[in-house]
Amino acid sequence: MIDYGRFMIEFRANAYVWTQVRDELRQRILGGTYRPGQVVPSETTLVQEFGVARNTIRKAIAALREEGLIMTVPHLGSFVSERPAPGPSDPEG
Amino acid sequence: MIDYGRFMIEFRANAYVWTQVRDELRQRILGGTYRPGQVVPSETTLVQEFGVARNTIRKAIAALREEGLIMTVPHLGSFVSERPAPGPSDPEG
DNA sequence: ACCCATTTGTGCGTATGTATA
DNA sequence: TTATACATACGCACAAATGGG
Repeated sequence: MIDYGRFMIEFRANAYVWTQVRDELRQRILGGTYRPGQVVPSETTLVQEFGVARNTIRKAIAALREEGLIMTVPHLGSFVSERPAPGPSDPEG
Repeated sequence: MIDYGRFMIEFRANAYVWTQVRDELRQRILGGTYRPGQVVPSETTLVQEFGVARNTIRKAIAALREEGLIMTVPHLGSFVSERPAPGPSDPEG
């Protein structure tokens, strides 16, 4: 899923790590892996799972928050919105 | 460079705050300031003493724990391991 | 049983430094 | 110069467990 190796970055110039994380998390939300009302795994957990920096995770989370897919409560976590709007077809910042 | 056997102390290697805290605490353990079985000062105490963030203290503690120098018991504290106790003078006990 | 302070565990928010493309 | 990414660092807040009254 994550290809942060220099090579893949070269081949897919627009496939930034944070967008890949964002897309994967979006898939999990829309696919039901993360259900409405439930908490999204913590930043630390996602850092360990994806093997990327915390800032990268935070950037992906922020994007999903702006999409309305999740809501972040400080010191508690990010929660899947009850009626998640379908994600945009990859605006790509 | 000083070789303590299984513990390699590296001076000048890094200037990071957390490594400096780690090195200082390691010195206190190996030097007998913190003796085996005794509890290491709490994170809050170390925060006040070193004047750094708690996360930084925790990072140093975690490093020493991975080295086997200390063992952490949740809600109680971190305790100096029995094994690595080459106290130079063994004062009063 | 209760309260309360202590302590570690956890988590988010923010800022900075470094490296790379 | 800018954007991406990682690591470090500080701050703050809350949870959970321990232990002493």
